Amino acid sequence: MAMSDMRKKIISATLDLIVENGFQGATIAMIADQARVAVGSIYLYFKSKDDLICKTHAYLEGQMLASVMADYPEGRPIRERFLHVGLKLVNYFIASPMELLFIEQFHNSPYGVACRRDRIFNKEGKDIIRELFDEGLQQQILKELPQQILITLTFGPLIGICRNHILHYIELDEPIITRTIEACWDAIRR
Amino acid sequence: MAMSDMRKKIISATLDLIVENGFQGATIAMIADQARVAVGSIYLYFKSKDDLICKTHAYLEGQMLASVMADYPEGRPIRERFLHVGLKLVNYFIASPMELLFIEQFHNSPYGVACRRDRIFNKEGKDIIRELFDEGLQQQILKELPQQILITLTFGPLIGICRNHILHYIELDEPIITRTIEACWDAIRR
Amino acid sequence: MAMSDMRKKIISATLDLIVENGFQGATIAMIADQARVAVGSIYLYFKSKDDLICKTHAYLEGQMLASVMADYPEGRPIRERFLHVGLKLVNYFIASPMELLFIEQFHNSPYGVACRRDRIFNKEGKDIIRELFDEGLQQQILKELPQQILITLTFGPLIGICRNHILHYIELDEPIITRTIEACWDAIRR
Amino acid sequence: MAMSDMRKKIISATLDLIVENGFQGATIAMIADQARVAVGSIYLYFKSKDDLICKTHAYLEGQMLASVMADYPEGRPIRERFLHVGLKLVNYFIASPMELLFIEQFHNSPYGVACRRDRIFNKEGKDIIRELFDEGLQQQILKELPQQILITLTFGPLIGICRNHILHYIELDEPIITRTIEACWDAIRR
DNA sequence: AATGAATGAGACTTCATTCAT
DNA sequence: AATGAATGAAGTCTCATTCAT
Repeated sequence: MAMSDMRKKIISATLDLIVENGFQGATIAMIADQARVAVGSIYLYFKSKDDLICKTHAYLEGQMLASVMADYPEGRPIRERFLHVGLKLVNYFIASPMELLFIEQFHNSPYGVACRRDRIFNKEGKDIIRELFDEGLQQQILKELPQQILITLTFGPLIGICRNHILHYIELDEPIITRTIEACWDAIRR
Repeated sequence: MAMSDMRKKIISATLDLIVENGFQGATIAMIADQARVAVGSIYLYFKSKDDLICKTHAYLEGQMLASVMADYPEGRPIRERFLHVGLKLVNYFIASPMELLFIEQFHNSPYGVACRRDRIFNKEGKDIIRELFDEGLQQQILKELPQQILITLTFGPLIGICRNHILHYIELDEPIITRTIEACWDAIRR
Repeated sequence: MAMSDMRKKIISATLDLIVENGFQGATIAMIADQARVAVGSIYLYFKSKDDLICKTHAYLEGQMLASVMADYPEGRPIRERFLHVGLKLVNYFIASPMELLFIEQFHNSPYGVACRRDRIFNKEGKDIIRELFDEGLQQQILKELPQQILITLTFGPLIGICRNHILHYIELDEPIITRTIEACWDAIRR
Repeated sequence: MAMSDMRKKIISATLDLIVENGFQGATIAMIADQARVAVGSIYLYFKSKDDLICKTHAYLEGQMLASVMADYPEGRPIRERFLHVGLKLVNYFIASPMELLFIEQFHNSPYGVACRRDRIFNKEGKDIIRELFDEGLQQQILKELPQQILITLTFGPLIGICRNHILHYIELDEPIITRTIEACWDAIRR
């Protein structure tokens, strides 16, 4: 788990530069430079530039999932649990704008093809989100739509407003966030 | 407006190859090859590769908007107009999967930075969508949320399900599409 | 057959520089420079540096075989035919020292592994040399040794003296060459 | 003279890997790995990769000469002494195929330029071979050809058949070896 | 003496762009 | 207007060498 200092420096530089310049625009030389590491050293930790990008993505997604899943209110009503996850997600991405931009760019590029999934949320043994929606469907609290669509109807817009906030198309604040998450709930609740 | 045959061939090849290989993976040589045009000819119509990509994007977005806005039921109730646009949008992208993938990839890349906006829908002098939401807000039919957020809550998921359909994560059909659009309406209606 | 001017310039530069610096020492940049051609142009004619080296070798061997096989005295006694080929070979390599050094270096390197053979002489449908030795064996003019060994006993030393001459270890002249070829004949004749 | 264990391990690994991969293909990392030694340790014993290769060559040639010169039948007739050396040489290289391939590759590469000589046999204070041929020339047993050519006519083919045997182009056995060495004698005897 | 992580110069190769035809 | 051979800057990756431990 403990990642070497070098790996961290390289991944961090990769994140910054790819968000700013894209996958092709961020060259290995630039990344090495920003990480204050020799070009060759990058290849001690990553097999290739592609590998570096995929590993960076995996790392970021791991961080994000861990953050979102913390303090999950197990046992509470479905709506409450949903609102909790939504809020955590939005707060995480607002606090980590680079991470959001990287992940989105990754999933919409050929790099993301191999591991592309419903944006986020669907690996991890437990997969709390899917359980949540399953339960909601069984209890007839949610609309009868495929799980995948329920996810798209909720987390899609939440990520969307984060991006718009990050790109300064809108300015989010607490009440707007809350009301938007509730609007997402309205979209899927019966 | 009438675009020369050559331009069209080049743009079409660009669309195909960039969707399949990404911006860097699609080379000018490949595009020329697929368009059955000489490499040099591309530079008669486009200043550079970047220009080609941006022009391709502009062209595709124009096509899409024209298609979505056709038969707009001016004068009908807000909900009906909203459902109409949503359905048109989904039908267009399901029929034009490449176009969707290109536009999404474009907006999530540094190419899209210059002209990035709330995904789509916000230029065009008239901008029917904004008018629609404005009206809904005035008549207190819609939730009091910034227009930008209303757009994100509705068109975001609609594009999302199209992509999931195109990538075979889900299988859309008429009733599911209709119900999903209605769910989007539920998200924003008061 | 007619080889483009560019190909010829590149192959010629490759020959010179590899003889002088070895396979690794001769860089593509150096070759392009010496050929007065852009680096990228080399890749229009050769798939890779390896391809360039192999094609250069094939070209040189073709030249050499053509030269050696010219004026072959078909129908004359075996000894005469043998002496003819030997003399042609020695004369060719003395006149083309680079070619000899390249071919030798090639055959003794991993590059030559794929197409390595008894140094030279064994492709080409007809293969006059093998016929010559076959005939000599049948007529009991030659020692009963495997053909391969007969070749090694004769052409090996001939190439050897050429190399020694080229490297200035010895100084060949007409009579010495003739007597050496006759010595080779003595090695294999019964 | 006693070579440290480390030196021996490194030289042995160098031999193996260069025969298999060539001078450029065998990297210091690979050599260190195969020798079960740290990369840095190699530089304690050899100034550079070039130095390592040259020292390896010198070591191998020393081994070979020692082996060939053992039991030299001083005082016996020239022909007998010649046959003795030829047989020793062939037997040594058949038993040490890697050594042969390394030495040949070395002499045909720019590495061998600095210390290149008539293949082998010409340093060593006494130089038994040269004495042998000198004597043969004086006694008019051998053809009147430069010593260098006599060497090329004899040891050239002998090394040649060893290589062909090692590369499986021919299969040598005792009688064929003997007859080939005798054929070499025929080449040079008057 | 021995190690191996770190270095960075330099190699091969690609590809957007040009220009003579 | 159309072509595509030629260009060379710039990118990725390798690997001989160093040096702190």
